[in-house]
Amino acid sequence: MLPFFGHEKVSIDSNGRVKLSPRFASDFREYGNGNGQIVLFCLPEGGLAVYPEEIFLQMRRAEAHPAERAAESLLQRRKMRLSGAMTHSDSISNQGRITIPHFLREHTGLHPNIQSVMVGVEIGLEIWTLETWASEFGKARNHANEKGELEMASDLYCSKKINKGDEKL
Amino acid sequence: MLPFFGHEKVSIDSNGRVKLSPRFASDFREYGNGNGQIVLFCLPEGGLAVYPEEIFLQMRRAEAHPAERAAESLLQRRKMRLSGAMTHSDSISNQGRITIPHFLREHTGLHPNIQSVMVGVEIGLEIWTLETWASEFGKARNHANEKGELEMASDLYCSKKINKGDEKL
DNA sequence: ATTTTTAGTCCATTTTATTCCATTATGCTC
DNA sequence: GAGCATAATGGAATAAAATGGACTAAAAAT
Repeated sequence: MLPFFGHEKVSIDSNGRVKLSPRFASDFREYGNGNGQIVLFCLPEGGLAVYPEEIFLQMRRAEAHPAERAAESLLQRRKMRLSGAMTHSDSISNQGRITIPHFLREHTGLHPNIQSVMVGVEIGLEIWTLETWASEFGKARNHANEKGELEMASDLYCSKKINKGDEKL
Repeated sequence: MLPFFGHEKVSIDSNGRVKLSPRFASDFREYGNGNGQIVLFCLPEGGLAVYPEEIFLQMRRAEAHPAERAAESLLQRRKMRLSGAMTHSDSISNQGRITIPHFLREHTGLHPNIQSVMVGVEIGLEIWTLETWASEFGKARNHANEKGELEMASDLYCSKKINKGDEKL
């Protein structure tokens, strides 16, 4: 079974918690020592990312000597400020629930009693409100379509080039 | 659990003290021998940095041979003057509170009875007034967003460039 | 149709936040 | 130098909120 694929509607309960589907819950259990350690963070695009802690650490492994670099670099401080401010470390509850902390509700629109969608993204999950998901999905698809058209066009130009080259001979 | 992540609103009491959330308090306890030794200093951007003493020492360690260099360098003397003047060593009280010294209130705007925000920055905390945080966060996020848009545009531009190159042939 | 799984709601317990008060320290005036 | 006044620190208590768990209803699968 491929982990973290598919998407499904979920609702956020009155306490700001979401329940994972059995499928996604077991995907998380396969990481780490099965303790369900996860990391939540707000994506710049407006969704909420939910990754196994192991995956998150892989993503950030590049950063060496953060303290020394922060001392002398504004860029480094701002990077850490953004990722620090928008990230939350947590674990999945015994009942398979995730509590979305307040500060992440603000920026993602994932408030209590909101309908939302849980999307598998191969290395973890993303949670979006129905509206932001529609918008983001549209953008991603448009970009892919545009690039596809460019590829098709490029394929024709290549053939034309060959013909032109032949003409000159 | 990853330390020093997330952010939350805090208020400064009438005596100029802030209370740490249990999460952040325990993050500090994990450093040193659990004595809660911290270092406060004013960031160039206007926030108040709160780091475990250990982390602060790492940051300063980057400066090699300070005595020798101070003897012959005005630049070095001024650097040390700035960081010396803007830094305060303290510890976390039994109730998890930090008193902000007067000279740091001036430069950060963190006066008694002010609403502020406590931000985890991976190696420690930062405290900002709501206004300065909104401004600083905006700058950091705009930079990141702009970079993201450039990446998307660049992805299309590469395809276009190939086509244009073909046209000229 | 029955049984098992899942989602949602509600309640109890624990944790956390805020406010207020008491004690101690510091500084100023007489 | 003594006493008073003001500020600071530490601590406790009360109120609010969040967490975890259980129960019920509904849906799905056998």
